[in-house]
Amino acid sequence: MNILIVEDDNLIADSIGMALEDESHIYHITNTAEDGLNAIRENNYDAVILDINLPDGDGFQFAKSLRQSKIDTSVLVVSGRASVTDKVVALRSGADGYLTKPFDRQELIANLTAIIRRAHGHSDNKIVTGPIMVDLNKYEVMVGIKRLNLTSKKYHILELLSLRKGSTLGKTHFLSHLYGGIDEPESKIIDVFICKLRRKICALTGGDNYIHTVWGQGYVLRDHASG
Amino acid sequence: MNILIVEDDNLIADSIGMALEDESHIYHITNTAEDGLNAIRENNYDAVILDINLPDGDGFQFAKSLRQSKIDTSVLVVSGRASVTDKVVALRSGADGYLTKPFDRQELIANLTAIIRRAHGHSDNKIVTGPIMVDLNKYEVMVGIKRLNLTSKKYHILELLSLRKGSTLGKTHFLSHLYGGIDEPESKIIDVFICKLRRKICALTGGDNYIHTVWGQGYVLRDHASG
DNA sequence: AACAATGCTTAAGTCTCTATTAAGGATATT
DNA sequence: AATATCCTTAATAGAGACTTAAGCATTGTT
Repeated sequence: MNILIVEDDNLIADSIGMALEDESHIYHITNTAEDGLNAIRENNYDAVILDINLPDGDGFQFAKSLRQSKIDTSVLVVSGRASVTDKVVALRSGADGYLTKPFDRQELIANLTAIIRRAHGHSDNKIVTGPIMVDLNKYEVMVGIKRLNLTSKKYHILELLSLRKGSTLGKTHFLSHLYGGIDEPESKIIDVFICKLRRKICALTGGDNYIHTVWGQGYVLRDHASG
Repeated sequence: MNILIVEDDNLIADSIGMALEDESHIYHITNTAEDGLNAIRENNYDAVILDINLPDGDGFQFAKSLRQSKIDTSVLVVSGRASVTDKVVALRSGADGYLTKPFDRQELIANLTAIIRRAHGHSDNKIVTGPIMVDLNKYEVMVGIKRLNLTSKKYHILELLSLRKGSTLGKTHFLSHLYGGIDEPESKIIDVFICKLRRKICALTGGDNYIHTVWGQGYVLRDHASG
């Protein structure tokens, strides 16, 4: 991990740095808020350890500035002030955690790890096939940069194709996954949906079709368009 | 928001509950770890407030069990123990925050809000979607430069949509987060609220609607209006 | 080449889900 | 206690999706 320490007391900064080094993290130190903000804009940090008392402004303002600039790097505030209001203001300013000095090395690391873990906790579940991207969490499909609005059944058909991209899926396979045996319509319904799906996708790809027909077998989704 | 309190001391549990109620959150209380785990498996909680001392095992094990079950509900540990090792062990067990008793109401809420916000991938307490800005601290909504006065239920619906902007949320999702299973009304109520929300927002945007309907699925908040 | 089987497309009917309004009930406020 | 505000239910109209069916096109077989 790459950590930024914004702290004007070099003694404390170094001691934090050593704790980070023990966990084999990389770190930089800046002594002022201004230098800190510049450093963040120029580097990819996983988290910022931020002191509240800085020579050129307080840490609250620092956190607010970060968020207003749409930078969502995790922020762990460390401060000698133990008052409730300080903690509340820090969290409300966009900080992710608050630690009172003096703190233990272990405590610092544990807090830092927890914060970074949460920030990375958004595991996207996306399947990309050619220009088609299916987001399994959002139930959303993108073709290139444009979103494809699909109805329930059409989406699920494309989802099934994506999940097993490269494999040929028969119509009865779609039927059983879409209806589960209750009030199952005729298998021709799949033709109709595939037809409409292709048309919608082609409208955004400029005519390229990625849903291939395997005669007598079913359909396949492939990375390349049919010629 | 729908919060679970796992705490064997009912006096403390109730006092936490009252603090949550003031912020118009919904909550449940369980007195044991086992009940807590079962409750989480059966309901959709936004966060768990977890005591360390439980009659049937400690909170550390509780958090570990959650994570091992691939449940990523946010966990805020509250404990009378102020020792460093407790904090470290809690965070390492998968907790997202640690609060030492006695704590201030404000402190609890600020921590809870920060944790929930991060769990949804947001760094700032202000979530902007098109001209709509939801302030998680103030429970306030701005549309452009004007303030939108919303009732509790309507605000929470917009808050949920904002936290998960871009994702389609089903009506049952809203229900579980708004009512938590107690005296839950019919799902049609969501239609009515969405209708009224749209009207209020449209009145300030000049007719632009940012709450989109996904037929058969639910509703989505997007950065651009429907055309 | 003719035929059969499978796939594609379109259009129309049916059904389900949503939007909106209004009215009654609950809750909080004055 | 009266009033106002909010929440909830119910009813209806309307929009949109699903399904069926029919005709045409394509592929494979004799």
